[in-house]
Amino acid sequence: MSSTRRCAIAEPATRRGRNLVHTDPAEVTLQDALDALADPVRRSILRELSDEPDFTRACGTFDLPVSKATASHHFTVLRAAGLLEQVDRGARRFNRLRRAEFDARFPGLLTLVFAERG
Amino acid sequence: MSSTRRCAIAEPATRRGRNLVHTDPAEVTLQDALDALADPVRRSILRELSDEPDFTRACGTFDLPVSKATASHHFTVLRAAGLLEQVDRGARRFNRLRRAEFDARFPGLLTLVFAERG
DNA sequence: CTCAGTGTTTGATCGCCGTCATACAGTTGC
DNA sequence: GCAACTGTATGACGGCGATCAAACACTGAG
Repeated sequence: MSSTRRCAIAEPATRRGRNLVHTDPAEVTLQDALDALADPVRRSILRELSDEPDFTRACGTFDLPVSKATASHHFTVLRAAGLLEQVDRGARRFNRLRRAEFDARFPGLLTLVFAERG
Repeated sequence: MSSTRRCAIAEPATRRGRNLVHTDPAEVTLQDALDALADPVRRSILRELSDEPDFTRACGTFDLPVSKATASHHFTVLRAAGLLEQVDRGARRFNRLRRAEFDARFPGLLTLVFAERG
């Protein structure tokens, strides 16, 4: 029944992927959205992600001014806020910006982030 | 030259009013805007203010779940973020939501705050 | 199986921000 | 002037979040 599935989130292919919990943007509160976007590192991730096709950027390919532990934390926050969909492919975790879904919930908000001179 | 002034901010009428510094919303960074809006008490102030005419609500007329010192701090933050214009009338400080100016700088952001079920 | 690569988890530290009580500064009315 | 009211400034406190190093978990390649 994988061929007729309705869920928008991809199947977990690896063992690690089964622990990957996604949040429906429709159920994200404004508080959580603002908290997620209030961090400059997280906004830079979103901006960088907006330039490229879906699932082409693994977490490790962002050069961020923080340790990899901190970066991992930021990705978790973004995913919990409904901003990111992540899939594991091999040892890497690839990201997709949930632009349409998030924009449907908070119109205009992502646009402001992308417009920021980063 | 008070009759032909170009500044949108009212003249300070009282001694206290002269210390009132306003920030041009056009010069507010997204970081500052998000920081200002990330606090639920501040958002409730903005929401309450959006329901009423300009300069009809003094700071003390908001019933907030914090002390008056903390409330005063929140009004300062909102003013510094270009969200509020304040004028002193007597012992009271009246507020105006800078809706148009702020919306010109960050389109859609205030709308999200007003739409929040508070 | 081992190894190198990728990302998470854990535990700790640090700084910032929201909070308050108190004291202070202006303003109005008596 | 004095008292009552409104809002600010000060200083202290507490908690939360960003940060890191180190250890751990998982994966694909050899």
